[in-house]
Amino acid sequence: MKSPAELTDTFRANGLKVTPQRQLLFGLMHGNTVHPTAEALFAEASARMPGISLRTVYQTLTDLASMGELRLIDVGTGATRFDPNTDDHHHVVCSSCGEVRDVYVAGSDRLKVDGLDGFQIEEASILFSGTCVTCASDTVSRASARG
Amino acid sequence: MKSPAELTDTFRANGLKVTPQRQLLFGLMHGNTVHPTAEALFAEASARMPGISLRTVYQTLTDLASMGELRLIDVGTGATRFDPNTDDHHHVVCSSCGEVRDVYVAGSDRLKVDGLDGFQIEEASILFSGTCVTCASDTVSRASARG
DNA sequence: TTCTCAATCTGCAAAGAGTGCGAACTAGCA
DNA sequence: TGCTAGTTCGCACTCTTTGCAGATTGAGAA
Ligand SMILES: [Mn+2]
Ligand SMILES: [Mn+2]
Ligand SMILES: [Zn+2]
Ligand SMILES: [Zn+2]
Repeated sequence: MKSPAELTDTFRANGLKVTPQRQLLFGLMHGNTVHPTAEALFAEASARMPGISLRTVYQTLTDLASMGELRLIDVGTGATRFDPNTDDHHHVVCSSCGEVRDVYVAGSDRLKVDGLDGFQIEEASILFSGTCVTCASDTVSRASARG
Repeated sequence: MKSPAELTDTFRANGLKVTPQRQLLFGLMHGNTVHPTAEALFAEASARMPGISLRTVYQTLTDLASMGELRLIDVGTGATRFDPNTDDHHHVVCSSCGEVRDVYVAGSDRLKVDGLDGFQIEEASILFSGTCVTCASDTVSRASARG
């Protein structure tokens, strides 16, 4: 995703207005690596700008996505995650707490794939799922406490 | 997924009853390769057994899934897909019509993956998306019609 | 600076996909 | 044939996201 300053120019250049709400969200998303949900961003945004609406958060986020500045990610935890990292990358999600992290995969060009005949492929995404360090140690703690 | 006859035994052996609703769903899912949604199955089931409830379809499907007989798949089209194919396989979804097909991938063990440190991985799924033959030719047809 | 109006924001209703609950029903065993 | 634990069904409700419309405002024009 471009920087807030660059986005400001891009928006104006496209006849879109640069509102305080948008600027706030530009800032909250820039460099954000946690893959937040709309609700999570709404909570952060509300802290800095009481009164901002969840509707506007969704609006701005989907606008940025359709401009190619954000990626919408579905890791199967219910709500869509928003990602300012537009590199070619994949994800890993903790099935316990829902944490999402970036995963870079090399060598996927050498995979032997069977079943794509007839399809004109646009993209391939790999989703890893498992338990993050925090949740793994929590489990250990509870086990110790019990036994 | 086991055959309807085998499932009947398995269910009884586990103290679960074999109802007409369950038998119908065993039959509808056995060998089913379309990755249907609960609503789609409900429609098929209703045709054969008027009065069956969507609630029961969901119930039976999730029961089968927790017994490991069915896989729940999220291809990002909104509703969960149900898959009786428990082989280790992946999927491709048509971004236009939502059709889902099986994809077998070999060589994934040789991928170079970076970013999984700390995670205890339980599974990795690859989702391809693109345009299926039907939707591709539809697009061509419309283009021709226009000029 | 003030004017003007398209673009934006907000609140609320509503849609899509499931899930929790409890009353009525029934498969399977004695 | 009866009993009862397991099921089914309908309905209310949650969660996530979108549609709508009236009130508000950014930013170029004058
Ligand atoms: Mn990412
Ligand atoms: Mn499949
Ligand atoms: Zn975790
Ligand atoms: Zn298609």
